[in-house]
Amino acid sequence: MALEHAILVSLDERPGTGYELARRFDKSIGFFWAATHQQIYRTLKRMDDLGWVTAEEVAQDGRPDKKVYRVSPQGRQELQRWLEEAGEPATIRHDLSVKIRGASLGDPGKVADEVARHRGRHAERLDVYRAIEKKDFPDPSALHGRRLHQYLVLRGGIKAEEALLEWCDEVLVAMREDDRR
Amino acid sequence: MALEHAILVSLDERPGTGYELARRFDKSIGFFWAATHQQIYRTLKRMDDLGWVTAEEVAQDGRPDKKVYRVSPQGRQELQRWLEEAGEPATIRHDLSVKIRGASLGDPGKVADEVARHRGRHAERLDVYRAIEKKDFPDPSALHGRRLHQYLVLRGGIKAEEALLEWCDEVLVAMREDDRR
DNA sequence: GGCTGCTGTGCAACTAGTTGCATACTCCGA
DNA sequence: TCGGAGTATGCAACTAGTTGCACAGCAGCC
Repeated sequence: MALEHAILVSLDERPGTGYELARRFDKSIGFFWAATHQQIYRTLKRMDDLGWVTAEEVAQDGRPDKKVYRVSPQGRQELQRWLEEAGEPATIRHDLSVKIRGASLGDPGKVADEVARHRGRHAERLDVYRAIEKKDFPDPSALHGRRLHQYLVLRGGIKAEEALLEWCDEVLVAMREDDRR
Repeated sequence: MALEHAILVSLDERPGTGYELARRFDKSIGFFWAATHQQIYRTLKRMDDLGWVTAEEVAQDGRPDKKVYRVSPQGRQELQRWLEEAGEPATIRHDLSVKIRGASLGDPGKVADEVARHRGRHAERLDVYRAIEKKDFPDPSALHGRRLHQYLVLRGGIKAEEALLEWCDEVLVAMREDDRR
């Protein structure tokens, strides 16, 4: 149930509308927790019912009316409860690994092409992360509190993408060589 | 829809019962594609309806009767189609990253404890993978085809766990120091 | 006026994952 | 005989993710 908590974290930093949240989940938060606008609205409704957020109708000029959500004291409480709750790493379901595992049941060369495509995507994403790191965190040793935490999450993304890149390279080399025998 | 394909890969290697598959998904395949027995039976039923597998009732001595599933020619075809289909890396939903991102809204020390717990789990898993690597693949350069593919999937697991360990260490060091100021 | 794009809010249908529950057969040990 | 464990097969209810669809307000442009 971490979407609720991801929403609480985001709203606590900055109150906003469902639409804004969807935008945030398309970008920054979306790097480590993805969510669609349909999901977000559904979840906001449930959170409102639970009293974790408050909703305020706001009329706008030149734009449609909007509903601004804020974290309630109860929501803050729930977030703190969750932060202290012991969790476990999630189980893995990795498409590409299934394809590599079954490559000999099809054309291994085609699977290698797929690995190369994924590698391209991961390389792109790593570039994005590194650009953000450089632009937003030029001096990591000067970071504290929330900014430090932000940086550390980004570091996780970078490390994950680096590992995937290395793996893809290892797979490509091995499969190309195997294909040559 | 990769559970169907993971099941096809597994059954193609070795026909088996729903129960056996559940055992395999608890162990070997489960490292890169997890599935419960409820899910597996539900999915097998659907695959049977689609004609991707055939089911043969087998009476046993000293055990209950069982239903052995095999990949059908259609199933083989579907698997090959899927192997050639272009896919994309899955979107990420990483609990621990949300917790780290929101650590300052609770007790960062408690979140650091959570990171340490996760680190422990990842270290355990890395040990398991390394033991398998050593025992099952003592000479990787001698591997071909299916065995090579198996090894490469394992390598992916190892690299992922290594990256997560390094990241957890980086997070723990940074948060402990931040906590000291 | 109509279309497009941006802002803004949803409902609906379906699938996949999770958890609980259940039944049956067989063997073995207390 | 009964209970527990292992083998074997499911159904059910609920939640979370995915995709499609829809409507509304407003501004700008052809």
